[in-house]
Amino acid sequence: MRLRHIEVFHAIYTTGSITNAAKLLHVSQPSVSKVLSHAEMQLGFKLFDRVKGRLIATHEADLLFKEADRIYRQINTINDAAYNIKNNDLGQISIALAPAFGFDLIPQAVAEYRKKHQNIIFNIQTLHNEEVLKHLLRHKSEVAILFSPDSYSGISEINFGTGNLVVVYPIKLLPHKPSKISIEELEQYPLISISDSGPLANLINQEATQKAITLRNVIKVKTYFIAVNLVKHGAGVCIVDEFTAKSQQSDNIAIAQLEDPLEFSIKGLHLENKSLSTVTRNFLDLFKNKF
Amino acid sequence: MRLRHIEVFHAIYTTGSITNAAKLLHVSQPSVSKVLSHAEMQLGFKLFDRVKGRLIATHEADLLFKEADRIYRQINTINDAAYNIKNNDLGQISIALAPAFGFDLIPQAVAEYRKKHQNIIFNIQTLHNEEVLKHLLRHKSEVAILFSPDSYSGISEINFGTGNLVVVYPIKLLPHKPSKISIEELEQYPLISISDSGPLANLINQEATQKAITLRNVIKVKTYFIAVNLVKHGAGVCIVDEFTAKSQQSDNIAIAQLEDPLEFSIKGLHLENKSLSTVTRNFLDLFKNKF
DNA sequence: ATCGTCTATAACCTGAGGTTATGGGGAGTT
DNA sequence: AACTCCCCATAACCTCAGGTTATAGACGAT
Repeated sequence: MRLRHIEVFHAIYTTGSITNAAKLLHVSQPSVSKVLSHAEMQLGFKLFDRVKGRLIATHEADLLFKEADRIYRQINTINDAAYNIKNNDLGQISIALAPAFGFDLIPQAVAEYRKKHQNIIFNIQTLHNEEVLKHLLRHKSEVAILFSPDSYSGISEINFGTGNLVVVYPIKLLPHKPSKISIEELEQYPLISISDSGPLANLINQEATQKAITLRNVIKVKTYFIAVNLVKHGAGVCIVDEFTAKSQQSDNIAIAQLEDPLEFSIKGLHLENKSLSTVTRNFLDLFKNKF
Repeated sequence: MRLRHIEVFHAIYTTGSITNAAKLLHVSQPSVSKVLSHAEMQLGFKLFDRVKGRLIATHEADLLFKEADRIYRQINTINDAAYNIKNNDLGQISIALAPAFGFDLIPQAVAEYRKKHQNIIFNIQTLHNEEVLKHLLRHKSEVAILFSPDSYSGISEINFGTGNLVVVYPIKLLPHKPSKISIEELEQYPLISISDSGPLANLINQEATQKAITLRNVIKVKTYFIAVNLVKHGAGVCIVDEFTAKSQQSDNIAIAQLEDPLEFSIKGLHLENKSLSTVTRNFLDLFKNKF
């Protein structure tokens, strides 16, 4: 039984006549008549009795109708689904991100996107650099947004823009509130360092090594905003990305640029074989425009 | 999205390649390729990315697949259903009948039919003459089997055969166990009559009127086998159809033919506009052969 | 009789979906 | 680098399901 058979059968059964079914389906009456004959021939039994020029459903038709009706409704759902998918009104965007993006950048972009596309579901979670590969390969997220990530084979990169490392310090410590600080100056202050490895930590370490500076790493943290909050409590100074710094501002700390800027990139990673869905691409375009 | 699109999409998605899908569907590879392109064109978005000559499902495809899979399974069920209907292996036979047929005739026929067609469900109930019209018009049963029913317009009749009225009497009352009794003899015995109206009652009343006989109707019952059971307990004699009589036989009663036989017909009634289903017709043919 | 309604049939057209043949790109092997 | 295998896309072609209009027959109602 072809889909057209089911459609036509359903239409005739519900409207009660071939003529009405033809109107409902917006085709000619002979067309419906012929499709019905063909369906009956193929099935091997009559669906309707022709009595006095009218159609009367057979018991076989009654039995089949139950099934046909279910299919008929599902056909409608798939076409609705297809329509919604095409119009970006259905779908899921699942992104993983470094915690730093979770304060302002992503929330702002998500809120903006959802104003336009209310049926899109977001799936957001934070992840650390070392988990990226595993995470993507297991399809836990479609895309991961990170600071200067390593390249992996089989994983594509999207460039969103760049950011700078900044120094966050307690105002008590530097009451003159400098807007620029050289990395050499930091030697004299206790430093809350943002973990041993990771792209941003490497950036700082490289700079220190190159300039033959020894930083006083008194506390090591893995999550950047914790470093800033430690500074708030006077535990020392820290070097973090500007986004984390800005999002955690308060009265007793201040932000200074580095004399010699340390720039990092912001990139999205996703599986090379699995291209991004249209909705996700649209969202990432919006996100990119924030830079 | 046409059914073929769904089938092809489903096959590609599950097998992972156009080539395998073509094998699965028993068509050529270019055919599948073309149907997929057509589906994507009509949908307005890609279902698979062609990366390095291979197909990778898009996120849109993932979303659609959930729906497609449900439809796909449904399509299979309707074709199974159609097959079973054609082979009389699916369906329902709903018959209403006078209680008299419920002892041997119908149970025997049903049991025999069900040996051959185990998936046919029977729906059997008894009904009284006056309810027939209402019953059929409300589609409560497909066919009603009755004694000498009236004709109604819009209702077709099927003739199964004939039966005779017989006299059931307690052996104590007539110890010589006559095998024939005239209706005149019955005047002397208390009679359990089988209701005022109804075809069989009319038959008896007409005979009595014609022969100017007054029967002693001491008990009136509506259900024939109750009359016979009253006879068993010595309450009198009764005139009932031969089928009820035979089915209720016991040691202390006997059956006698009437001197002048009173014959009635056994007919099936069904809606003229709604022809009988093949399964029901088959069953009724089997039933007819019992006479 | 006659009109309106419904179904079936005839004659015809179009395009979805099938075929075979062929070519190109990627991956693995020699 | 060349060879080979696998997979997909394209071209040229065919067929029939499913569409069209025109028409005729059957039935109910006026």
